[in-house]
Amino acid sequence: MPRAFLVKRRTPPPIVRTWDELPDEERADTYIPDSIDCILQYVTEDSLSNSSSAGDPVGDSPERASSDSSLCNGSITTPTNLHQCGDALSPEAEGSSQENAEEQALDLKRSVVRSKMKVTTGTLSEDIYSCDICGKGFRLQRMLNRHLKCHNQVKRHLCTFCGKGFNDTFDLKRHVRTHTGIRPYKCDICNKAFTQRCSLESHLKKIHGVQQGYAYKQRRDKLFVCEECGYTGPSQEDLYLHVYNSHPGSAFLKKTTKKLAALLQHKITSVLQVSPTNEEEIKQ
DNA sequence: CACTGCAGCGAGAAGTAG
DNA sequence: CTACTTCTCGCTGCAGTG
Repeated sequence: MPRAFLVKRRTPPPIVRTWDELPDEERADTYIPDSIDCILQYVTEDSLSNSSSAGDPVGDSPERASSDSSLCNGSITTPTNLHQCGDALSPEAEGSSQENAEEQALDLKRSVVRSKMKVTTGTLSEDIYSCDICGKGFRLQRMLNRHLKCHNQVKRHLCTFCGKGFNDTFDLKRHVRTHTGIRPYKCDICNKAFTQRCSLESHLKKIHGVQQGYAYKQRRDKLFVCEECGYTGPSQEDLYLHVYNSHPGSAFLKKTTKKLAALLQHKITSVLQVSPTNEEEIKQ
């Protein structure tokens, strides 16, 4: 989508998301700041004076998040539980010993960074890789490795808009959409748009009574989203061509896999063979 | 209270290194 | 080819809002 279609706001307050004023059907077309310098400046100044305010993105920094007080939410899994039985705690079991669970939860507060953890149902195999910090067990080592990142106080992926850190690239990408206002998931019925698919599906179910025909955990059709303008395409190829044409300077083009890049390069070249001068531009 | 926004995390898919 | 890493997804639950 050409930038000419984007709605640019005059001096938008960087942290306060003003795109809320936009109708949902236009949210994907929200202006994306060309420079984030003003935002970073705002964040720095604001964080110094107002870091404790609720909802303040900087106040919700990784350090703070790591000591999140929402440690007890009823779904806590204690190391003891995990070690004693490989199976998940049933809701009934949790309910029958609520006092005990609360005590355990308090103990856990001291040792576990974050407790919003659930126990995977099903029987665990003999080879369990357990987390030294919280005792959670995993069937695969890579799952443990992945899990260990959540105990790391240093978040690898920082939001350039607010500085908040994430362990996961996708979590960051998803978070950034709250700043850019890009909402790729649109309701076909009322045009309301959402940043996350689950929000759309929840909306469809509750508002329109539309039940998704997917099984539990079944993967949906992948939606390829241009994080520059909110354009969505049915394939990676489609998205690549969009970015190539509309956002030539995008980092997305550099991150594209060699395989796809080669494939698309061939396509673009063959399409543009009519004009050899353009081919030279592509090679650059 | 219903609905939406947001984020943590388990897990599978895809990519990459050796 | 295998092991490892990165990317991406869906599920879940809490917080905010009207």
